[in-house]
Amino acid sequence: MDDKSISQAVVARLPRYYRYLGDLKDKGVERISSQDLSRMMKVTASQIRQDFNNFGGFGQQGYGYNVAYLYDEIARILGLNEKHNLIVIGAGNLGQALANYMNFERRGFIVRGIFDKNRQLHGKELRGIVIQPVEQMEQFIRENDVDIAVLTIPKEGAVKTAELLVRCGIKAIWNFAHVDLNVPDSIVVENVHLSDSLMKLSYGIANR
Amino acid sequence: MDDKSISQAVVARLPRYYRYLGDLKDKGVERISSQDLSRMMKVTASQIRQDFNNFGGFGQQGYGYNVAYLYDEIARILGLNEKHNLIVIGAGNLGQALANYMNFERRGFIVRGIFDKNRQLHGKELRGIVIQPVEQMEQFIRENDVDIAVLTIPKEGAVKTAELLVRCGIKAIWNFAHVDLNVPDSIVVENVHLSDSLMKLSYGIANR
DNA sequence: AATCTATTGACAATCATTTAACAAAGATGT
DNA sequence: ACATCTTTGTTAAATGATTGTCAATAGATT
Repeated sequence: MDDKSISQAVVARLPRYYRYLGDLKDKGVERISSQDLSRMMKVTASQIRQDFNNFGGFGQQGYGYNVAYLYDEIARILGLNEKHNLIVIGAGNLGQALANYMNFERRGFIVRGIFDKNRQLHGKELRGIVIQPVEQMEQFIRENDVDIAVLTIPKEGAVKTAELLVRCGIKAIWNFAHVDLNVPDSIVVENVHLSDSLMKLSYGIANR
Repeated sequence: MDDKSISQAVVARLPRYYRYLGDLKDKGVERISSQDLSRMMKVTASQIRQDFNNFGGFGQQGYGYNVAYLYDEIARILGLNEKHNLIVIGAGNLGQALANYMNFERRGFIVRGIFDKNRQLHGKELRGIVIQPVEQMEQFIRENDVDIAVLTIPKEGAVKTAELLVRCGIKAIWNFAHVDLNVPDSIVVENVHLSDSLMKLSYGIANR
């Protein structure tokens, strides 16, 4: 059903569709055609139909797509019906910001623990979650069914930490460290390289 | 010279090249062949050569690429030789984290101001920079030659704020709000949709 | 100095993605 | 109930990106 041959480009567009469909749903819109959606999102209607069809026929000729149904289907495709336990590794500015950000929890991503090697942070609480020493991380992952690790530590330790996480049986790493991790293909890695993003922006300014 | 017809895919790869070349340079490596780099980066040598050739012949047959030279060239292409003044709009967790993050300054991105509408934050200092009311933003942009705005506010206000920024003559927006901005094509927008990224990760777990 | 080796830059071939076109299916209006 | 309109799903065409190939060139070796 969810064929493995879905291209990355398509998957990368799904969250945006999901966002627009959520907005439509909130506005009480019941149905939407690929053409109307294409105007809103500034992509071609053809691409929208092609994208949705990768996962089966969600629409109906002469009618369009049912907003609520399509919204739920995309959630299901994205795996948002599942709950995930996650830990944040690195309680610096970014780590704390992410741990504090409640909205992820609404989508089923629940922060279970925060770890840092800096002793001065140990015991500090964020939303009731205590910052723990990294030494306790391994045991914590195994005991708390942790799927996802959010890696917000400096690049120096990131590769080794990722390897440790793999040994602990983590499924996915959300990597904010400025380095490429070296993990088996079976581990899902989603990189957020903020400095890369800023450089792209810089390129944009230089080459307008 | 820097042809406008460089594809987004190529530009998106440049920061990664830059990162690897920086590491090589730090290690004292003088030259590198596309083949060696291809093994390190796990991309094809052909792609590396093709990518670099978009910007002119940086290499030499039988020798490879000079690391220091190529590093500088990529920096120039990315516009990293230019300094940019930026402001952070929204002093929540993420805004404060970004404003505190020193590493961007090393690349010439200098935080000049932080703005928030929450009165309780006004006057608070981050690295010597005072959080100001958004009402003062417009004047501040004009008086301080601000190029880039980092938008870390909730999505509700983001579109309007972006439009205001355009009227103030901002060149680029680094957008962390979960919404698509509506600005002229001449304005550079680099989106960092963290929730989209997390959904992609979720898809990865669901469809391994 | 001549030969060999490494490696680029350019081009061609392949592969992937996007867009266009249209028949088929269903909704809508009379 | 019929005709008309809308809009999908699908196939084909066009465009774009990646990879493979190889002649040309420069460094390295003898």
